[in-house]
Amino acid sequence: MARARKPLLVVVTGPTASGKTSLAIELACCYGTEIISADSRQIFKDLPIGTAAPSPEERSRAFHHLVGILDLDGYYSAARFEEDALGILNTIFATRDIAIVCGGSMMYVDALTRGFDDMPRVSDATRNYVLSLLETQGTEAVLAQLEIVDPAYFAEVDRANTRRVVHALEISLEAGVPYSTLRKGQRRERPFRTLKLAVDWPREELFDRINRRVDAMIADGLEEEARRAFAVGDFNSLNTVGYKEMKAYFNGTMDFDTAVARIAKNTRVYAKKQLTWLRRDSEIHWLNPTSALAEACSLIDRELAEE
RNA sequence: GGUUCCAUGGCCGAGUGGUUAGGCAACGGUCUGCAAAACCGUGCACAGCAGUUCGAUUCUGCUUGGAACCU
Repeated sequence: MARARKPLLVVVTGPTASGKTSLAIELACCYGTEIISADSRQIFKDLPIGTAAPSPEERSRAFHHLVGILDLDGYYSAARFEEDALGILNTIFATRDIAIVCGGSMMYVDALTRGFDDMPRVSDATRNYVLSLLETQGTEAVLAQLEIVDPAYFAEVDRANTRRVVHALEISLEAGVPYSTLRKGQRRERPFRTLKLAVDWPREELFDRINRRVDAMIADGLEEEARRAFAVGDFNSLNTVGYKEMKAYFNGTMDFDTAVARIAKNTRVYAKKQLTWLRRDSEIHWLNPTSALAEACSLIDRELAEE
């Protein structure tokens, strides 16, 4: 009895359009707690339609953290999410023994539940140096330098994936030690237990839900939302399904109907990538769509009952 | 009835007498600071039949199915 039971973090995840938001809200209401969004796009302001962010009504039913708090040109990352979410959880767990994370940004979920290794924040100077190296001398030059600085990682990276190569070089230069030596990949000890849930839709049905949701987004004014967003600037936050297709339409490189069809298609592709990620996560409890809430509650109750 | 043209994998779309077009979709995968990102892997398709040829998706003929035009 000396050891207090750890609080419980319920992670409501799953592919896009699988009903995470409503399930999370039901659970938050049932258990009287708050929701932390693990969604790399809902965190931005001014994108509620295209990111299917919780509506004001939904947000009045359960408090949502990390939704609509960042300007479109703001920088965010999985590491920041880890930090922010841990801080918020600390507050929630001060008065409750259960909290909910809801979102389909899988790397965010992993960052929070498993933890990232400590790495230096890349300075502007380093970032600009690597960027200019890439722009003036190409990927080859970046690879060549990575090979010198971190031969071990050079040997294992996907060299075609410029983004990761650049990142590895940035970190190595910033830290003064090879990136690979910082990548321990060790799971962090957390002050809470984790229960991961996802609704297991047959793919056909999921795709159907996606198609219908895209139509609804268009009806709700996605075009205008996108127009306003791009008027502010073309930021990474808008390199997102729903917005990049609208951009092509605005540019005149794609007609409206094609753009809409592409949004649906790319959303399906996105859902598949999420499923690929989810498939290898053995901790996930897959819920039957017709009884998801009841199954979730019974899993949670069981967890809460355990010492 | 006649003349001409076309016929490529789910779709689009190049091409060649003998090595893989490519794109999109589909399916599978990678994933430790932009992740709704970025990247990787998987399809021996050439309408059917016969012929020419060492060899035909590529040449010839016929058949079938389209398209256009003419009487």
